[in-house]
Amino acid sequence: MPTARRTAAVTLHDVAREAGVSLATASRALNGSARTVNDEYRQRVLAAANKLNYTTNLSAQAVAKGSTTSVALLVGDIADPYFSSIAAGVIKGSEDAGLIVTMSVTERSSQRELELVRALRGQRPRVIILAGSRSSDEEHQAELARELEAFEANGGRVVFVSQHELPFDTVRIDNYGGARALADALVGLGYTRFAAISGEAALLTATDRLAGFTDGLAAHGIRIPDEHVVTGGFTRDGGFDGALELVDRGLDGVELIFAVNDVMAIGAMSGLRSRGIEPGRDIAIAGFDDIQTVRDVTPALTTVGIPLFEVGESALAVALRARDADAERDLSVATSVVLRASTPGLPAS
Amino acid sequence: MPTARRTAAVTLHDVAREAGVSLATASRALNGSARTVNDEYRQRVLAAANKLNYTTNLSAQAVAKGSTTSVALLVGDIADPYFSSIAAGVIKGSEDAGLIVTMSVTERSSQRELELVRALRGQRPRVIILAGSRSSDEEHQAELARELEAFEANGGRVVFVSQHELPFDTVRIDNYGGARALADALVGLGYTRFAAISGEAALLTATDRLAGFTDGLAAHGIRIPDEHVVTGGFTRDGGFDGALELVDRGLDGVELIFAVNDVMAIGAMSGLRSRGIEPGRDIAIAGFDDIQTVRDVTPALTTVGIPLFEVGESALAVALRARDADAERDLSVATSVVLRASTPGLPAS
DNA sequence: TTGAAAGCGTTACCAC
DNA sequence: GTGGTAACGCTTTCAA
Repeated sequence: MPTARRTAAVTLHDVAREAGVSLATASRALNGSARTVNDEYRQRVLAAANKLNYTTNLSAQAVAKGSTTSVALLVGDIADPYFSSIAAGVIKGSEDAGLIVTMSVTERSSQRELELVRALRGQRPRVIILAGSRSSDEEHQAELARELEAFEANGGRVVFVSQHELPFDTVRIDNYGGARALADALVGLGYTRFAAISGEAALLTATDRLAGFTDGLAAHGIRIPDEHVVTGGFTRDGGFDGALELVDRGLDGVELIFAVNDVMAIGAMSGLRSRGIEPGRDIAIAGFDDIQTVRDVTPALTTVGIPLFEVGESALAVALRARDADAERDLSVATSVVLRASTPGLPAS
Repeated sequence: MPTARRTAAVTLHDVAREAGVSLATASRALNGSARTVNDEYRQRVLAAANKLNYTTNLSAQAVAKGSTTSVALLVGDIADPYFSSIAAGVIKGSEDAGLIVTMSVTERSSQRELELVRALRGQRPRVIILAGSRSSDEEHQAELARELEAFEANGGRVVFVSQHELPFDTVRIDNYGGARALADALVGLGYTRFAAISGEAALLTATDRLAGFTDGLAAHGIRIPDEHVVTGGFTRDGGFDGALELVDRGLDGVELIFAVNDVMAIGAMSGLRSRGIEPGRDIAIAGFDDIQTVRDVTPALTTVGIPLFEVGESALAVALRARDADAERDLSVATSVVLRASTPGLPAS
């Protein structure tokens, strides 16, 4: 049973005393870099630390060294597979580098994002990674940039995932190109009449994908009529509602619905079904991201793959690499079209 | 463009000087609790802090106060919706309480879990929340308990999610009861011949659920033959493979497959399909957890619902409540059977 | 209410 | 190599 009495945590001081060496030596033996300490002493210190169940006080260490071992990660919504996959990559990379990751969620609000970055600076993390920011909100962008610049000026590193409007390192996801390639492949399958479910206009990810898709179609002389483009939340429910709205507006002739991300596409499939329209048979559907579950929905979803886990790992790698003046600030990860049963080939007409 | 020159971070000292007050006053104005500082001074300090873009160095504050504002969360796999939903709850609760959450993943290894707890102690978090531990591995359990007790002895709080073998506060999920209720409901639907896909024997969550299920059936005089119980990883692929193995062993007569969690159940559905068996039509299937996506797979999955987000919030609430000697250490969250299309009612025979 | 100064647990510089 | 000791940035007595 855990002791009720609260004992003081054992400090390096205690360890040093126990081992019969100086504070300095104990410090060197436990955390000091090079082997500058006599092996016998080292052993004694290690033994004492172990005996006393000592653990370095990271805060104190941070104050003394002037730097921490933490990475701050900002995501829009951790329960969204897009973000949790990226987070998994960031965490993996961090643990390999001996870093601790702290995580906050912006709830996709740039207001909240700004507040969090401000608060996070107090943590003095080595790195701040912003995933799924990409708001085009002018006012907050400027404030955010100021905050982030101050952070970098003090030696911190900033990495964005996906966005490209602020002058910081970014792991860029080729949303435009991926969507464009998807459009191309779909036309190749014989589709000619499309509808789309997009996200709020302020979300760059959504607008880039939609732009890529429409441009891809345009290259084949195809246009999506305005009334066949709806906008909704970047979530499953957003997709569900978007599909309903599309149905209400009239889907006459539409052969395929493109949702700007998989979660929305999956929601859209359920939305269509709720109206008696069977995805993959009555209408084709495609998404973006290639999250795990798209393989298990019926029909399996056509989408654009992004190596999400690697994106997370790369973000950390970028942050940790030498801060080279003329290093390329952007790292691009490739996307790839994955055709599945939700977009069966159309018979040549 | 971010400055290349690295400037020293602004300290409380700078703020005090700028405001023309003492260090102590600046500290009190910025972080001190009660209003013990003259309003004019307070304003001046606030203005100075704002002007200099100051943020409190949390590490230094932690050293001085002897306590941090962080919560350490351990999960098995952040990309798993079960954990990410709980994490979302923990994060929400923490942010409301002004706490920062740091997150680590154990990869479902109790070895790794132990290492992480050791490392985490250095952080001196206010709280350590262990979600999805529940290993019955004797050796690690003892070591883990020792580590956690030391942590509590120094004033930290420990909360487990779901487990119940160690003497710490826990938000208990009624895995046994939920599975039992599920079995009951299924029998009520007319099912009599079952198979199950479980997790490794060391995973208490898996064994509890299986036990509840079999006991629930037993109450109706039904037994699952040993050859119809397979074991696999606690993941989508584990479910997929489990289904294949079941098929290979011979599914003759089996009407319903129970997978001990939704992710596995969804994998199992795909596994069955890959063998030409249509879930919901040729065979029924049920899972556990009621994660978001079970609504969107076809057929929608019958499962046992757990308020995952609330579980996360509760875990934090439990950790933050007064450390009352005779407070009930366990908080139980209810589960609820949710019948969906994957288990259609059977015609009375 | 305010300021001086003594910590908090580490690290790092500087002699020895 | 090793030990003393001044930082690190903050909070919190303790007097004034």
